[in-house]
Amino acid sequence: MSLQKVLSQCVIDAVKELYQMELPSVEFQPTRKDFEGDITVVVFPMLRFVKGNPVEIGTKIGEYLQEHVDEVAKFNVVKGFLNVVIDDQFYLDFFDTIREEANYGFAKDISSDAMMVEYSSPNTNKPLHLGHIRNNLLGYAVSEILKAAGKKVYKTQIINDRGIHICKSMLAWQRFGEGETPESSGLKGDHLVGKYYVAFDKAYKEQIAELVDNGTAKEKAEKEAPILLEAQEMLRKWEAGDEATVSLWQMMNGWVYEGFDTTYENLGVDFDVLYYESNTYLLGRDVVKDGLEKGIFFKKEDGSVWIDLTDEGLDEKIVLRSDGTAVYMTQDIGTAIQRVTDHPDINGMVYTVGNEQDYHFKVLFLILKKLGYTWAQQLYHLSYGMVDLPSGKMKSREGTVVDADDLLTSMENTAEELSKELGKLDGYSEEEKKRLYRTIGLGALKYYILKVDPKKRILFNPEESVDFQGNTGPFIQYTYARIQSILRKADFDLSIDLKATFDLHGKEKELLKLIQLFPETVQLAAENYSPALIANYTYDLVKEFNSFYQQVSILGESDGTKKQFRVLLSKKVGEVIQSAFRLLGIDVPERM
RNA sequence: GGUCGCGUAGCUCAGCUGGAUAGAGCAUCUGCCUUCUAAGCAGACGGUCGCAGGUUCGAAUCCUGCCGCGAUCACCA
Repeated sequence: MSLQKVLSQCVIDAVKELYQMELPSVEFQPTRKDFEGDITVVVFPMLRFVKGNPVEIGTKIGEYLQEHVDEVAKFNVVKGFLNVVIDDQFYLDFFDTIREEANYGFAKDISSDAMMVEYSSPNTNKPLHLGHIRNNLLGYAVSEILKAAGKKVYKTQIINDRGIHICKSMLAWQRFGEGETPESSGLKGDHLVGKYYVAFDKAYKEQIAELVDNGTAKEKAEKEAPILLEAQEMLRKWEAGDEATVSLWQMMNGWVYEGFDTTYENLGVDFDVLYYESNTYLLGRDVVKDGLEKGIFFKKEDGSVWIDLTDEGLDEKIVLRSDGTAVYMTQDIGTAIQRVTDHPDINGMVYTVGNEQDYHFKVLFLILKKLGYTWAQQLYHLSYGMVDLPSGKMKSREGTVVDADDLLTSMENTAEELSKELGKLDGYSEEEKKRLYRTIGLGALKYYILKVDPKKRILFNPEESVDFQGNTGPFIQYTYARIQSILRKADFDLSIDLKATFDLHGKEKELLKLIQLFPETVQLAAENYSPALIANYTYDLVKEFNSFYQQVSILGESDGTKKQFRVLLSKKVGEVIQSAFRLLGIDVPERM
């Protein structure tokens, strides 16, 4: 039983005995730094049941606790706050139970219910940019956190590999490419294709300008530019299965996938299942027809099919066009059902998609619920804010994007420069150094993005580099490396008996309290789908450790038992840092 | 205009299921490397928690209204 539960029951008993009242619950909070104590009972809420002076009530309860609970060493009362000091031995006992535990904080049993987490889901007509990076990091981290909390997780993405935008780069390549390939140009495949997407846009704009010069209205010109009509024709051919078009499509998509694979690998994310829109874009229509018969949808005079969500405070939404073809929503309905068919143990899904699609997912989830799928109770839109630049939104076509590959490289370069400046890597081979720069550079970027609440938008200024000091990934990595350095030197026996009574240093106690919080932090992060909670927890832990490290000598301690305990404690802190960072997809270095 | 989200120190962010004097980092300034890695530690400076009401013993946190920023409201994806 947890300490809080024991105390809670005991406070209830105390009030029953002292005031003959039955409290429904007891409110606790960690004791603030400025007061002595480890856990605080808030007396104010009791005043509704027990009339009297809060200080007096608090004191009475404190006396009762001290008498009845072994772990309560002493207490003090400030206003309506009963600060309880917990005995050192309680924390030592706690540490004793987890000192050998591998993967401390992670669930031991995996649930039979699975969650599917979708993230990334790029278009195959251009390279990934910083927005995708946020998406990927969030989706990957949330997947890892759910796993740590005991869920089975399928990581997936739906690759938007078809449509007019794909045809645009295909057409431009056909027109202007002169047979250029990734091999012939030395360009990464996704960048090569992206180049032609931009080329299309340029040619398109030129044609519009020309038409407008010749007296065509701008709107009309935008619809009738020959190159656009050709792209639309190409899409029709693709849909009809035209061999030449399909093979061009396959070749260019192949280039893109190769490029994406490299970026994903560099970023350290992966997927268990892939879905391609070219396979799923026709799904959903049958479901809509069924739903129409059941009266969930209705048909308008022109033959289009809609759902009425006005009861839910939304409006009417189309699910089938009047010509019977699917819209985006239809596909998403069909794809969701397909996924559960493919993986029958799925009992919920997480969609990592920007907040510009909040409305879409609200509607999608409602429709799936109305269709009566049990797993529809567990759908979550992991909605995140856009990554904007000081100049505003990133736009691929206008080249105002922060390219993912470029950014990763520049983070590594910064890490390299800083490392060289500090010059602590004597004895490392070039290869080891290279790997370390990557670890640090990636750590800085990932932490920078993940520590922010997902729903907030991020303003990224390329002029100001991502920090490597303070509340950053490298700071936490550095602390880990420091701990490893101690462990390398501590080549003595570590099998001490923690029952041997000794006084804890205040910093040691604080660290133990934080370590104790890790498991519930993992659960909380899973419940809230929030890697930021893990990041903030890790920062608190590391900050506390560095303060301990500065104030208390570890290897220099003369008392053998204490010295061994401090090494063990440091080791555990290192393990928690590593575990927490694993959830964020960040590696930790042995040295830096 | 309707709906949703955000607004906390000069900047970037915690805190938001109500609790003590609102916390960090960056920046600025002070100290600390003959002792376990100074990407560190200790400290100073810095706040009408967007504004105004309300609920409460108690509000950054909950409710209402307003202001600002963003998104969204297509037979686009």
